[in-house]
Amino acid sequence: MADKQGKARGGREQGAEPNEPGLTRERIAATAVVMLDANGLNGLTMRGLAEALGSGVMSLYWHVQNKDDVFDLALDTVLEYRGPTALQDWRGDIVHVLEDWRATMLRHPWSASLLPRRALGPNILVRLERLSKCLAAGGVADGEVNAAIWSLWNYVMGATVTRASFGPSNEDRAASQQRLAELGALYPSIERSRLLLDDDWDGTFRRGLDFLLDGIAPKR
Amino acid sequence: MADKQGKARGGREQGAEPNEPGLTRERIAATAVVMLDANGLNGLTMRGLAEALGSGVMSLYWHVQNKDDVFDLALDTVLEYRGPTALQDWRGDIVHVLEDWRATMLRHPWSASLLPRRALGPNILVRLERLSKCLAAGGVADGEVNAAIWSLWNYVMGATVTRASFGPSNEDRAASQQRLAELGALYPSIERSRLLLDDDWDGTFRRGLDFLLDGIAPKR
DNA sequence: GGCAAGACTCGTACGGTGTACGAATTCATT
DNA sequence: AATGAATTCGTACACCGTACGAGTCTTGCC
Repeated sequence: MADKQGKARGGREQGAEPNEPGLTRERIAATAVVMLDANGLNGLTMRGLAEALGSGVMSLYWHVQNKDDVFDLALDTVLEYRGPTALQDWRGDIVHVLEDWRATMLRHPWSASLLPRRALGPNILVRLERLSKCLAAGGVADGEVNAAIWSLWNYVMGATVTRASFGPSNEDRAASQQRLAELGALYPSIERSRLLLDDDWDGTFRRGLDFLLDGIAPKR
Repeated sequence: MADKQGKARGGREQGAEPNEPGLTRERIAATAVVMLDANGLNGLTMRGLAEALGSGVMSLYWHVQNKDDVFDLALDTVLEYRGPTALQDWRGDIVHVLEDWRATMLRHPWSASLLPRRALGPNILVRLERLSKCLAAGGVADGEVNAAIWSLWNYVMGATVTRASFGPSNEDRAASQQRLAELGALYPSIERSRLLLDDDWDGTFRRGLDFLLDGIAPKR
């Protein structure tokens, strides 16, 4: 049996197969993201991941501590922030940071429900750092910056988690609204306003954000 | 046949054991809540649940569609709202509804991360209905009520989910803050403001809520 | 050359999970 | 006593994360 790969240099690292250039944390993270995007949080299994990477299952554990580690990796991979670094309009910058954050998570809906229960990775900290700078530049008092950051965090997380889990299936919401109607007079107000059918997600997000920023902005 | 002694509750065991009066959805829900409170989201298994109920595992499936159904049941059980029905101060009422909602979820931390990914049960709809009425009473325009409700929902959900998963372990946050310091100049602002050590959760929640309500309140 | 010491891969196995299936039991009526 | 419906539950299956240790490859030193 002849060896299938070039003998001269790295046996597996340089092999004739450009498909499997050896396991790395980066490759694992990237593949995990693909699988999560495709099948959601439950769509990621170590066996599946190994298969997609063309490796044995247990080989993963050399590069990765456990499955949660893979989650952290995928999460931070997805949250990388590339944005303008120039500060100009503090409020506009904040809106931009938060809308980009939300959009990023919605592009990978699993990330929204994952973020709150995992540790804070480097890339999310970059976003928080940037937020902090914007607020300071806007004249928010030192003692208030943290409260402001957390308020914004809360709002973005809630909006995104909700959007990510309710949003996709209009069908479900229609069914819920239908049930509402059937239950007659139990929920008259939200039945009448068709609360569960409202789907201007971006609009309400932006609106509520403005409310929040109005409150946070230094009074004069 | 002996007198039925008013059992009629379908007990297959003689009334000697008051412990296991037969399986019902209510009993399953209550026991599930206990197990979730004790060991978190992963602490609930069908086998464990059956054992706690003194029944066979598969017996559960007569009363329950699947495990997600158990989650829905437990969630709605926990979210029951008992509050004053009298409307007086609309803004105070809203704050009360939301703080009660948050406190309820924090009493059962698993519920916070569960709510966004499950369907809306009757009891959470009761809270939304009440919210809707308060806003209308406060003079919020019809076309704005839905946006206001969702903004408040987003905020409460974000705050509670975050609190429920970050909150318990001050240790982790201290460790994170420590890592921040080690990373030197990468995150100067949030390192200096000790963002990750801030733990006045109730205060920031209330503060941000006021911001939001300021924005929502009808302008004049 | 030989050879030892990491770095890395991976087959097997174990104890756990949710639940499909169908047989067994108990109940309410006759 | 008999019947049919309601309810219980033992067994089995496929799948999961990962502990363990035996393999293989790469590198550096003689």
